[in-house]
Amino acid sequence: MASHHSQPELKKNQKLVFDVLKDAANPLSAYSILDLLRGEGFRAPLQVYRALDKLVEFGLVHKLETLNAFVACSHDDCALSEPAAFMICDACESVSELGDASLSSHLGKLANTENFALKHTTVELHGRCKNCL
Amino acid sequence: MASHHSQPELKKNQKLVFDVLKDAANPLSAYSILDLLRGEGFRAPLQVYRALDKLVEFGLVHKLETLNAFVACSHDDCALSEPAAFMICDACESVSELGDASLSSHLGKLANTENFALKHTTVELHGRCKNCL
DNA sequence: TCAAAAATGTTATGTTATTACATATCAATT
DNA sequence: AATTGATATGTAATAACATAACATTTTTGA
Repeated sequence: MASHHSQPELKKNQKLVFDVLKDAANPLSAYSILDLLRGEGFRAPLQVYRALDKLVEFGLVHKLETLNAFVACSHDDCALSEPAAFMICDACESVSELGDASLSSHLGKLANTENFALKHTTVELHGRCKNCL
Repeated sequence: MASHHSQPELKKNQKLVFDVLKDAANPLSAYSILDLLRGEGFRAPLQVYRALDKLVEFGLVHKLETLNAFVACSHDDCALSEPAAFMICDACESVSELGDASLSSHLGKLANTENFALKHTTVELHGRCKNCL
């Protein structure tokens, strides 16, 4: 039976990767995920990268470009409105995902000004979180 | 003799790498730079990465995190005020560097709101430039 | 000149990601 | 149930990006 939600049911490997990311306190690299899933039969990086590609496409997982690592989406569903920004603590590696509409709008206007057809935005803020000052 | 400018004189390898980036139409990967400088005696990636580290520190070069590539700063000097954003055309790979003060200010406020001590921002916008629509 | 610091050279290795190709699973139709 | 086509998975090899460790040279400044 098909889900009544907007997301398709996850396949076996997608589910395994997603669950690892959901349980993680911090972002994980693809190779960390691979190691965590060796017990489930994972043998090769591609098994992880293929699952990640789909999860990112579904908006369930985001890639942090400045860390080469991945996090589960902290919202119910980011498929429609991509997150505005990530704040990444360089001390504890915690990440918070921000959905700031006015930032998104600002970036959209900036692109319009330059006649740039905006497809995707990457905003990553590094520093110290309130617990690590 | 020391320079009267805020930047130190560039060392031999730094100058070679910087000049390659200045002349490039598009961002270059470290390994592309290495290949372009083999004729000047470069043999190993570290020669490039070490020069890039310094050039980035001086604000003369920026790393594009979403491309794993580097560009020469399009301003005279970004050492003091880091660039607000990069617009990257996925078709022609052209990059334009934007110094949008209100964006920087917006990001600063966002961090303040969360009691986050902001150190560095990465903003990269992907899409199609006006010439590639 | 001398010592400390910075820059460079070189080899090896570590880390991240993709190509290429084979096989399996699933869903829709005949 | 068999056929087909699309999607997902398995596996090996390799490409692409980046750093560790150590030796040597150059630069800087006391």
